[in-house]
Amino acid sequence: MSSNVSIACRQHDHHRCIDDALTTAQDICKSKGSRLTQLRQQVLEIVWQSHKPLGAYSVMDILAQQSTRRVAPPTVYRALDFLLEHGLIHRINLLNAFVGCTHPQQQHANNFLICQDCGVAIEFSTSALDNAISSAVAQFDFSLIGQSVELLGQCQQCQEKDAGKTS
Amino acid sequence: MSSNVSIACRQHDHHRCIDDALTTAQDICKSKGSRLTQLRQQVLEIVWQSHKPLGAYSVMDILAQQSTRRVAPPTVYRALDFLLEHGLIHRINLLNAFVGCTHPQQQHANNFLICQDCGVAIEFSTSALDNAISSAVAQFDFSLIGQSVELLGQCQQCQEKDAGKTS
DNA sequence: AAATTAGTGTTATATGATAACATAATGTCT
DNA sequence: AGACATTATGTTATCATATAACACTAATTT
Repeated sequence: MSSNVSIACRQHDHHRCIDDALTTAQDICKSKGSRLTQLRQQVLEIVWQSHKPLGAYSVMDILAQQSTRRVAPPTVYRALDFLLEHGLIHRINLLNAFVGCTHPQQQHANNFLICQDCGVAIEFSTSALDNAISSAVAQFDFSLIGQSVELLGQCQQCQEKDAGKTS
Repeated sequence: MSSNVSIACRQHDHHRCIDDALTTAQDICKSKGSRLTQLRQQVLEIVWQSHKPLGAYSVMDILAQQSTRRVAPPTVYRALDFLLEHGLIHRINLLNAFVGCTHPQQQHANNFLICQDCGVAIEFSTSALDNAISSAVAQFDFSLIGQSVELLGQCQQCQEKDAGKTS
């Protein structure tokens, strides 16, 4: 049982990740009556270029390369805001960066493992964590609106690489 | 048992909070052989002015008011970095802001309840949460270095106020 | 077609953080 | 004490992230 390890850290057919994300995004927007415009879709694709959170200004640069038109910050932020509101991407506060949501259909918590070495952010969700949060919140008579769990460390692959160096 | 509610949200003798924080800070620095200089202590006091996270530039403004000398960003950030390294304050990523640590002596997790209304950040720690995080991390063969749990919502006091308005 | 709404473009600026180098204060050793 | 090393702070410039305000365009509704 060596590998519960997220595919995000491993070799995989990333085009499928992107395709899935786009298809799902289209479905979600259709069902909500929202418009996934060309710009928004383009930004979503850029964020989905990898599993590494991307800063808004990096998105902007890539966008500028792809098209001839000039792109200013508000343009990018508005697209990112739209994608955030529709649960298609997440914001990683620790990095001021954005990453595609791996299961936007389901009610998703905002829990991430972030590798300091390779930069990959792995979205996860466990009932134990949900329960622990619910009961902590209840203990303080707090009313929960949003949550952000960001665990910083080293992913399995990067640990292996490091082990390889020293041995 | 109406009140497990943190004192941070309630009326309390805040001078004691500040005094405790300063005394503890002095102890910790002494035991580590670090220098709690006037500037660092001053910044710590400012961060401890309330239980609401304070931005670096706000700290800077207050600092400038208090003394006659001019204060530039690096000065403030260096002091904040020192305090962070010694576990005397925490950084709230969600707000790009800093708040005093309520129990710097103990091994502390970085878990906060943050009230959207009044701005108070309540530091907490439960074994259920620790365990849930440990096992999630283990599940992905991840090696944990740091954690940031930020729960956004409404504190008990602010809920009461809101209830009062409508009824 | 006119009116309304939603989306994007554009300019300027607010806010948060750091790099690089200069100076001052403190600690250590003889 | 005086010379040296180390640590802390001052100073200037700049980078990075994010938003406000207003103009224009495209889509939708009536």
